[in-house]
Amino acid sequence: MIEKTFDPAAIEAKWYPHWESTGAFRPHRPDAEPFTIVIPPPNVTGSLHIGHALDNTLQDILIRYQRLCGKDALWVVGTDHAGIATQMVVERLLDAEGVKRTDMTRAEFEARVWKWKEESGDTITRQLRRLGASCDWANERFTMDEGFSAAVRKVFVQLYNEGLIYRAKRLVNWDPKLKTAISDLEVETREVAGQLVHFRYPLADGSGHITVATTRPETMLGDTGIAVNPADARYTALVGKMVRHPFDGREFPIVADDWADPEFGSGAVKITPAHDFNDFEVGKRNNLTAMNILEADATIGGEHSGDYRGLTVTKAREKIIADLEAAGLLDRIEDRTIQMPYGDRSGVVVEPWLTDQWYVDAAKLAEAPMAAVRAGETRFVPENWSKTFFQWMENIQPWCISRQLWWGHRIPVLYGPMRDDVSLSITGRIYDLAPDTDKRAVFVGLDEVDRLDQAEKYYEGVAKREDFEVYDSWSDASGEQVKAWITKKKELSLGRDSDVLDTWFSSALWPFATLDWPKTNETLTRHYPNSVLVTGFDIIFFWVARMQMMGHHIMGEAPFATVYCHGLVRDGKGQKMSKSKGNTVDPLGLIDKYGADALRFFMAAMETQGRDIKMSEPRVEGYRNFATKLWNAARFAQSNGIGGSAHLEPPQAHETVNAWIIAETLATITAVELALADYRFDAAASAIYQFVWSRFCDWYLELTKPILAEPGALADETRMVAGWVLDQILVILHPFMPFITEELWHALAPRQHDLILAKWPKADARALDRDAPKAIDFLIRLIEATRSARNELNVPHGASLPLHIAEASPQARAWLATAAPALAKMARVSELRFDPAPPGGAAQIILAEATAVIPLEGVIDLATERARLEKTRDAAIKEAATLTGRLANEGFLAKAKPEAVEEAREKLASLTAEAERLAAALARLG
RNA sequence: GGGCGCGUAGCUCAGUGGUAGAGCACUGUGUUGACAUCGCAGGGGUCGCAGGUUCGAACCCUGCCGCGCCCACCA
Repeated sequence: MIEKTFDPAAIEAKWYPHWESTGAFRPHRPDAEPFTIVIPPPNVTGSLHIGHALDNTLQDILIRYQRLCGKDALWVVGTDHAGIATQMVVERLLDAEGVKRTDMTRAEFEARVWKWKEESGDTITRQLRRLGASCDWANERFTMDEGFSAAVRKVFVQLYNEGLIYRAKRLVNWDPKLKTAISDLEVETREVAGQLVHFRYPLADGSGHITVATTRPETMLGDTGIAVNPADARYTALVGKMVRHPFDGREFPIVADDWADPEFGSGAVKITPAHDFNDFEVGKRNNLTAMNILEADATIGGEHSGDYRGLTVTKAREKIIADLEAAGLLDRIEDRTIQMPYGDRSGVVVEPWLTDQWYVDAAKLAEAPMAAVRAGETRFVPENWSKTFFQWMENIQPWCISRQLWWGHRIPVLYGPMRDDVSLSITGRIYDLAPDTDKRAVFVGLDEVDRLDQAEKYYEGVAKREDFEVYDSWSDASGEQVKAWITKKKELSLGRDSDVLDTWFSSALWPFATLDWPKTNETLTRHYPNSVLVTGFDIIFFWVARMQMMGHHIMGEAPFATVYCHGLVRDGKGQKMSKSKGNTVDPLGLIDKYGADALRFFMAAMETQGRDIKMSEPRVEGYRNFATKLWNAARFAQSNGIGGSAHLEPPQAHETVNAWIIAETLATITAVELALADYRFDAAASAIYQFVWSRFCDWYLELTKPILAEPGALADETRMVAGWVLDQILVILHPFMPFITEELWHALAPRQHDLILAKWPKADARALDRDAPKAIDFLIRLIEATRSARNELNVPHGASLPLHIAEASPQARAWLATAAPALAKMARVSELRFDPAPPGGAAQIILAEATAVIPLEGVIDLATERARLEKTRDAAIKEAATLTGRLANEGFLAKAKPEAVEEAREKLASLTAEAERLAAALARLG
């Protein structure tokens, strides 16, 4: 027996472990068409937030749907090591213990992170299970597991050998809190209140001053030039002259460069090549030196820091301004809003800083993905996201992939000194660092042995293999060993690159590295390319585009055919959710309260393309109510001997109402299929919701109650049909609400298999009874009109009254022939009579096809009834008038689609009939 | 500065060329044995504004107003 109350928690706890342990998430279907989704790997540090709930619900709907359709459905799952995020989390834990990362060796720290991962890394995967995500857990991956790491190294080596990865000394975005370079994408520009400081540089020859303006006065310590526009007549005479730095006496030139905007400030701009991206370019063009004045923590440092050494940027700025003023060089200060770069993780001001970093030639790798999107081989849904994609890809900058962190994929590179006497002819290549850096030999290898082999060959006769091995692990060691090794390092200067790769470098390989690449096995060939990627639009640049680059380049094919981008889940007011604002909603709390099915259905129903989702708890509650409704319908079915259906095909139906619900069911199945084919999750959810509640429960179950009450062939047929319909509901609803549907599937009948592995229904199963929909539609309209009349005329709710069919078309008469029991049940009709009502006051129910009358002599308020009929009549007349007008319009008749004209004619005829009946009814009222 | 999107019932949103829809909220009503996490009935919108195209516009085009997001080196 189905329990009286629907308890989501109980059935969730029951079915998920059952599915997982029976291998239902990954049925063995070697002959079926593959369908593949790779999960956007959540950060291993993470816990399930509302965005995950959306993203993974959508993926699970697609996977469960395709699995029901018989595909070899694979949902690859795993987590991302999330370099910066994880390192920050573990550092925070250490901090609580009073330990700093730098108190430990790198190896100790890495061990600590791994330990943390073992202990807490499965939080999010447990939470995904609570959502009902039917991932292939048996093959769960981690971006730093052994196979994945090998894949990362292999890609690095390949790209390096192709010249698509290189090292360069450039300005990078330096995060002084995390003390690492970050990529352009990890920088967010914020508008802050700032100042524009105008001050004067004295000319070296004492002939005057030149005024410059800057929002970063402290960078004047690193100024090595002043630029003016070559077309700016005011400064022509000054170009080539030198200015003297007021604090350290250095002299540097005034140069002509187009970058200087004559309209801005004084038209002269100070140039700090080492701390500003524009100035760096200006400096290169004009041979200005780049002078570093910052330390890694963004305090002032370097040779020319003078009295400012050790000051923070803010303090240095204050002191510089004061000192300029004291020297009489300060011109003026204006307040203004300025754009400042901030690190998206650390939240501190990012400083442009000159360092050696590794880069990927992104522009080159972007070509193939762009071509694929242009050719339609890769499709964004909704389509407009391809514009965002192109906008970025067409202007893409080199991707800085090295990070000065301890947690991540170590860059697979060993450095050593160049040998003048040996030319390098092995895999490792020599490269030239920037001119001010020493040349070094670089050994890039798939693994340590590979790199050491290269080094051993290169240094043949100079050093022994054992030395290399020691040096390779140099930065992992501590204490006494270090001392010993440092000595040897001096002898050979062989060292391992201490940086790690950007986390997104490894996640870019996710679509194939999770499928065991570089091994080529059946899993890889069957499931690459993936079918569809489901993700938030906010990581199109970070992740989607990079997967496309790597997929095309490494695998020679786009990683997925379709990219479905969903919106963000916002709070009820439309604000972006964030921990700092305190407006986050915990999906697990919602699951506890309303069940996973309700939360999932909410996500699907609200997922309209191209729009963010506003969180609405009442709505989640509403979908819990929907689940309860279905639960109760199933209980009703069960108590009436309605069980499951043995067949996929609908049963034979003689009874009109049965034929009708079969047609409605098939129409709904088709609607769901079409919606899902277009990724219209909202339309699919809405089609099922409307069908279950407004068609099946409100009408079919009610209309068939009288039939079920009379034992016989019709009751048997109805039980068959109801059982079949209910089964189809469970199947098509299963992707959206997996738990309740699986529970009811088993509760309603003994089954050969679980619902998760059932077969999706066929919507085009057979020819349908075309008249049934019209008949039931008429019956529904009659019942609604009768109820409405009774309500508006304040007929006591319990009163059972006769209904006279005073006039009716032959068809309507036929439809009504067997309708008496339904009318009795649903409209409180005591007796259905095909005759005029006896004279006297009565409620008149008017449809286009019939006039029905409820005698209400002595009860009815004639004025109310007249008003009611007049209102309906006026509406009909008004609408008929517009239709008449349209049909009188020659343009409409000549140019409109024939169907539209025909439809208008039919409607007008129907409305005219109704209006006439209403007029007659009013005449009878007197 | 460039790009994208949104503005439809009190709220949250569908509808993308042929008489305006859903859920919630609201009003009235109902314990007829599936369901009060419910049933029945009802009120409520000049579809941001102004032009244009069209036989016909919430829907297509143009402009404007308001809101949001992304990208971008004006010191």
